[in-house]
Amino acid sequence: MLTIGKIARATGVTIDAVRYYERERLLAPARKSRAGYRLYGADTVRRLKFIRHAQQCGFSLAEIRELLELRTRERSCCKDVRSVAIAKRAQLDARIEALQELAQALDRLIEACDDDAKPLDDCPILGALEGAFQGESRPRAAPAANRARS
Amino acid sequence: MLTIGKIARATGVTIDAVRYYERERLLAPARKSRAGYRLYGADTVRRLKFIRHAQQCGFSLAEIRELLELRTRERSCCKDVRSVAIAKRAQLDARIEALQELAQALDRLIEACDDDAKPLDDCPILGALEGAFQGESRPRAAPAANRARS
DNA sequence: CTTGACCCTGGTACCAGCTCCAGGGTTTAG
DNA sequence: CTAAACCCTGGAGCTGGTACCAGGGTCAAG
Repeated sequence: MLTIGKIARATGVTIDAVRYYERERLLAPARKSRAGYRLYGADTVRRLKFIRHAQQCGFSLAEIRELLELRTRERSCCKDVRSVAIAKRAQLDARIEALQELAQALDRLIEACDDDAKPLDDCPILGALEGAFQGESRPRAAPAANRARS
Repeated sequence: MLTIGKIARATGVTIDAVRYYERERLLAPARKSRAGYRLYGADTVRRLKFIRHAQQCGFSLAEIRELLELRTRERSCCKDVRSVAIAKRAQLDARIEALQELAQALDRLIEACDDDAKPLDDCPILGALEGAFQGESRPRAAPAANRARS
């Protein structure tokens, strides 16, 4: 039986985070000692490691909760887990692609600015950022201004 | 002279965001009409477009403020701007690489789970997430538990 | 003159994922 | 016995970038 401090050190999660996970229903409410101290067993160590690893794999706490619930649901099988992972994988790909586009846009800007110490007025980077330039995608889907005139 | 609603529509930024940028010193305090209405000129339109484009390039508002300050500082030159862009580019690369590692880790998990509807107890994904697995990097740099015993 | 669109300020709420604090009680080492 | 180290609850604060609200003033059209 581990107290919260010990399980925290054992799993590399802070004490506050453990309590937070309990509040957020990623951990079942812990058994308590007479004094009200939380007591944990090996199962919670495993669960916390699961959470940590899944976070490192890019899952949000909400997604992790979903995985954990899948695990305790009778009727679900491995395939369900797999499909969650695949969906996450696709999300990740989209995110990577978006970042790569950003990187390319930045590259174009950097390239345009061959480093011969121009005055700022001629800086092609600032100029490009100022005017409408290559991308100009995402017109922000009908800004709707404010709550006014909706 | 544009009122805030007009400049918002002209630049694709919400009214609230324009006011927020003013508070956060990305825009100089606007000139006001007798009634206290903010009035903007073409320079602010350009500045807002700059902000929007820079955001699309992955710059945070703090970084954008830095760029804008560079621009109004006498002694700075194009090279300074360029080096900010290059630093951002490097950051972006690191982020992309990290995500690609995640994607690979997920791929390994998905691959391990060849979809023949195993019961959950045998699910290799859940198993891998639970135990110490391939990566196990980043032991979270001395967790320090809580403020206690520091 | 009235309606409705627009603007103001100052404040609160939201997202995630914690972190930290006050003000207590408990356990353990010396 | 005492002091340090640990634990509790409940709540606030943080990050970034807004969104939204109340309660008011202003402006233009009909």
